[in-house]
This record gives sequence, C-alpha cells and structure tokens, in this order.
Amino acid sequence: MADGLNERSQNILEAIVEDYIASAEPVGSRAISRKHDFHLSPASVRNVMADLEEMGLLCSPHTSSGRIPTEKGFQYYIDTLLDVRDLNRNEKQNLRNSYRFQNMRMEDIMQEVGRVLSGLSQYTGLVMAPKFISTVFRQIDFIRLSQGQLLMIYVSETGLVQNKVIEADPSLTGSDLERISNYLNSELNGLSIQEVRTKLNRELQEDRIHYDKLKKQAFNLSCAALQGEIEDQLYVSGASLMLEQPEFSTPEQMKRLVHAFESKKILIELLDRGQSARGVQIFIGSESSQVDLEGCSLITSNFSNQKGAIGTLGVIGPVRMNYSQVVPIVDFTAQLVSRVLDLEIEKN
Amino acid sequence: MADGLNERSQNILEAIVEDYIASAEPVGSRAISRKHDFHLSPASVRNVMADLEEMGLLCSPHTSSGRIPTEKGFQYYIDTLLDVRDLNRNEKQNLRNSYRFQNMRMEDIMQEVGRVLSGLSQYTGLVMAPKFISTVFRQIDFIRLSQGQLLMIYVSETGLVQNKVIEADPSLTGSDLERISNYLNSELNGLSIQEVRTKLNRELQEDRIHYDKLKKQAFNLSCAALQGEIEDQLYVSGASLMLEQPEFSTPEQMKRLVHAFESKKILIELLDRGQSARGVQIFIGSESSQVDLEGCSLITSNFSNQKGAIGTLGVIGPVRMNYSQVVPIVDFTAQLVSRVLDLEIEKN
DNA sequence: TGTTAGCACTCAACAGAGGTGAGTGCTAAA
DNA sequence: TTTAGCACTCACCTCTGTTGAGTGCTAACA
Repeated sequence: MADGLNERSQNILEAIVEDYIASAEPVGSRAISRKHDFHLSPASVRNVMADLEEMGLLCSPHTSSGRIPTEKGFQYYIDTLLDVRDLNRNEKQNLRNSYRFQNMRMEDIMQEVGRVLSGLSQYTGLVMAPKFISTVFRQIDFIRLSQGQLLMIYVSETGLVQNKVIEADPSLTGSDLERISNYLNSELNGLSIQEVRTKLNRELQEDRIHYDKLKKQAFNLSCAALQGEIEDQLYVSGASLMLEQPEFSTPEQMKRLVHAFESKKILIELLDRGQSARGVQIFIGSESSQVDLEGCSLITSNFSNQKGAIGTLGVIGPVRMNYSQVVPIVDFTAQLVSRVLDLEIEKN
Repeated sequence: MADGLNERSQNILEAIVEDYIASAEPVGSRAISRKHDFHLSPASVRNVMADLEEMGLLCSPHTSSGRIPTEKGFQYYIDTLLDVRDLNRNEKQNLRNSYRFQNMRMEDIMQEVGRVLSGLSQYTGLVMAPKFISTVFRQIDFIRLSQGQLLMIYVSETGLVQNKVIEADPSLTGSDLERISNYLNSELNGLSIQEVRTKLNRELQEDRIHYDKLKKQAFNLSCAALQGEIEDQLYVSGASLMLEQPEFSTPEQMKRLVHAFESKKILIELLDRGQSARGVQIFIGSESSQVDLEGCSLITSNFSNQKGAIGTLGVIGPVRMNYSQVVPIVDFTAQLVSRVLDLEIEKN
C-alpha cells in the first residue's frame, strides 16, 4: 500500500520530511511549491498532501496548519527515500582524527566515543561496552579484602577490567590463592566467559569424583566470581543537547527525557534489542515502547572484535533527526571501534 | 549588625524562612500573623518585615507580593536559627537498614550511598570517592596488552581498583613483569600514593648510582603508572528529582541544571572545597560562583578511613532546601560510610 | 510608645476580545 | 489534470479589564 506512491507523491513526501527535519515546524503547501521546483502550485501540492495524510504518512496538528510527517511517514522516508551516502575519504579521516585512542583504557575509549558521537551529531551519544559475558578471559586475580571476603579482578583479552567482591573460605592462605589463580589462568585462557561457565559446570561435576582439592577450590572460587550478573556499562554523552531540541522544550518533556537518561535500564534494554543485527539499525519513536523515550529515535550499530565480544554504540535524537547525516557517522564509528579493539589484540 | 535582631524579628524571620521552605511561595504578613501565634496583627508583622528587608535578609519579588528570604537571610537562618537535631535511635537504625553494603565493591558502595541520599532527601545525591592520590597501596599488577602497552591494575587498601594503560619497553618479558610487581608489592605496601610518589622520586635518584636493573625498571614502570592525574570518581543520583523543584521549573533552568550535573567538573570543584573541613558543611547559592548552579545549595560531609583516604558525600538541592531534615542525614551517612571503609580493613 | 485598623495603592495572574496571518478544503474554470 | 479563487479555521499575539493578595502609610488606640 505505502509503496503505491507515485513519483510525485514521493518527491513531495521527501520534501516535507526534509523541510520538517530542518525547521521542526509544520510544512505548508506554499513553502513546498516555492522552495522545490516541482512546477506545481500550492493547490496541487495540497491535493497530494491530502492523499498522503489519508495514507497515514502525514498529519496536521490542527486544521489550519501545515503538515508534519507521522512516524509512519518517517519510517517510509527511511526505508524508501533516504539515501545514505558513505563518508568520503576526507570525512573519514576527520572522523578518525576526532578520536584519540592512544593509551586508553576500555572505559576511556567508550566514553570518548560517546563524547565524539554526541559532539558530531549534536544529539546524545550512547555507548554500551561489550557485555561481560561475551568477553574473552585473559587473567584472573584474587586479593583478600577481609577475613571472609575476596576481591576478584578479571581482565579480558581487550583490557577490560572487572572486579567483584566475593565471599570465600577464610582458611585459604595467600599462596593458596596464588596457586588457584595460576591454575585458572592457564586453564581458562582464551575462553569467553560463556565458555568458561560451561567448562566450570562440566568440570565441577567430574571433579566431584577425583577430589583434587586445589582444583575444586579453584573452580568454586571462579564460579562465585564469574557467575552472577554483572551490570552492563552504558555511557551517555551530551544529554543536555537533547534539551535544546524544540520537541523537548516543555518542562514535562525535559523531565521525561532526563529520567530516561538517568535510569540507564531503559536505554540498555533498547540497545540490547539491536545486538543480534548487523550494520546500522534505526528505531523510530514509539517502537521503543518506552513512555519516557516518546518522540525519540535511535540509530545504532554494533561493534565487535574478532573474538566475538559485541558492544553497541549509537545516537539518540528526536524522531525528526537528521538521519542522512548521523547514519554514516554511527556506521563508520562502529567500524573504527571494532578495528581498535582488534588492534589491541593483534599487536599482542 | 545581623545579630542586632531582637527575639521577635528572629521569630518572624524563622517563620518566614520555614514557610517559604515548605511552600516555595512568597510569604505574606497575614499568613505569618495567622499561622503562628505571635499575637501580632499583620500590620505589626509588616513593620518587622520592612526592617528585615532593610537589613537585606528578605526581599519581595514585586511591590505587592509577600517576602522571600534572600541568600543572606538563609545564611542567617542556618547560622543562628536552625537547630539541627540528631537522628534518634530509630531513625539511625532505619538509615542503616537503607544501605546494603554486603559484598560490595567500592564503586557499588558509592553509588548506593548516592541513591539512598537522593531517595531520602528527595534532592540530588552526590558522592565523590576518595581521591586516588589519598588511597593506600595494597597491590599492583601489570598485564601486557600489546607490544608496547601494559595494563596496570592497582588495588587500594579498601579494595578500590584503578587501572591505566601505560607504554613500556617491549622487551620486558612476562616473568620480568612478575618479578617487578612482586618487588613493588613488598616495597610499597602500606604507603599512600602520595608517599609512594615521594619514595619513588627519592629512590630513582639514589638508584641511578647503584644500577640495579630490576629496581630501576620497577620504579620506572610504577612512576609511569602512578604519576599522572587520575580523574575523580563522582556519582550523581536523582538528578531528575531536582527538576521537580518549582525553582527549576522553566526550561532554561532545567537546561542549566542538567548541564551542571552532566559536566561533573563543576561539581567536583565544588566538593573539593569542603575536603579539608570536618563535619557538615553548607554552601549556599551563589557562594558556589557557578552560574549553572545558581539557586542551588549544597550540604556535604567528608568520610574517611583511618588511613586518611578522604571522600565527600552530600546532597544538592534548591537554596530553599529543608536543611533541618537533610543535614542530619548527610552527617550520619558520612559517619556510616567511614565506618564501613574502616571495617573493610579491620576485618583484615 | 508600641500596636493595630483602615485605606489607598500596586501588580501578577487570569480571562476575554479582537486582529493577523499562515494554512487549509472545496469549487469551478482553464 | 491543474490551478486560481474564496471562505474558513485556528494558533498566536496584543490589548483590556478584573480580581485578589499583599503592601506602605497614617491615624487612632491601649
């Protein structure tokens, strides 16, 4: 049905969407007829507009105002009319230069990426670090904090450091711990946490019979350390830029947005949805089914290293977002970050 | 001069401040004369109000409105009229129960404290973790990330984990690194970073003569690792609660606040100012000299462990803040956190 | 002398009226 | 099929008058 649009209708829809993206104001027939040389009078444009409205691609806030695209209209625009040009060599180089990844910890890289994404797009940048469970084991360390408490320090292949406090048998001595971590480090090297977990479960069952005390303790400890959920790291940059957008100019909308950005759960949930897909993904408005994010669109892409650790980055802006500008930035940044993560290993 | 207030003026000032704290609206003479039984007519109250206005303790937004306290008025109220009652046994227990510190990493504790502070006060909770430089050395570890890059992992006495990427001589082998970290761990144990730094500088000079290669490499590495600035950790909780306050209800003020909360620098600077003091401190409004924080007051207290690592926690709210409620919460929470940090060591 | 009633005055806030202009839908002519 | 013309709509602005809470001043009172 939506594809039954003839060329003229498509052109007018595109013009309306783009005018609206630029101005954030309802677009009238006169403006379309003048600015774009379709050689059509306002009246003819109005006829087309009425058709588009009937199809649910446009709507008017009130009888005597211009039209604004509906979410369905934006969806059609993105699916059919938007041409995403690749960045040219120059722009790519500029983007590369915006990032400084030298001697940076994983956290710093993520934060930097968020900052740059937000700075370039003038919307809000989001970066979700690779999930703990998808990272590849590199090293584990145990440090006694108090009688019954150990601090576990875990380092992934890419240099991501996680730590966690676990309870442990107080009778374990320092050298016990050292032997245990040495054992685990040789045993688990190169496995993803996912794989580590299945290995642990398997071995724990077998070892119940063999009764090697060291192994048993080692596996028990690492079970405690690597089991439970470790919450996702989400970096939000430039939240205040969103408040400059006219669609979020009322106090109520500002509160809603700030709340959404503050309780990162909402965003993490949203970003998770795109984790399985490849390439750039666009979530429009109410697709998110998050009341607090009404009126927002999200452009994301996953980045990953060759070992399969997947993170997500993106930009969140108003539905009336400049997709043709932001999509290539998100796309190329994801490629860039993927490469940086692999470099950290390859140079190894 | 301000202390030349007679009892009646003080009573009326107190009544006005407290009414204003409760209502956020200018307070009129009639309301004061009725709600509080001073046995004074509105006209008499007005006379006193006129005096207080002349002293700069009150002001009126316009000729025919009630009075609101000026910052000076709030200052006087806090210095002279505010009686901060201690929490009773019951309230203390409740507060203790609000916190769950079991098996928590330093970061989690800080975040939890911020959340609870914000939840109890209904304003915004701030927690600044002890500065890296003030923490006490416990353990250091080096992990090779790539040819020329090492990941340094540092653990403090209290279980605070810091990591940093440093450049290093690619010829160092794994066992070199192990020996170096063993050496440093025995050598630097129990010193604060501050002390470590002076020790390193001293030894580096002496060792230039003795030419012990291991030592030299060890000190060089730890210098690179522990030197530069490590940015302060600041946890902001409940920023959106501030947006509910009527003084920040316009879009402009919301933007200002969100911006201030987002660029944590502003807040860190402010919290740093109180680091040397003991007990609860109150910064009122423009004292902060931060445009973005106009109209805000800050109640802070430091927490510390016996080894001298100092952090700061507090609540930021409108100048029209419920001081008598929030001050004891901040005070007792700081004591609580101090005790928790010491426990982590003592149990040791 | 301190307190209070009375009174004229001020001003934010609200509501209604009227004008303006950008935009629409419909109709009939080109 | 396109377009000119026209009546109509409605957000937005400005102007106006009303209301009410609150003030300062003054004169009378205890």
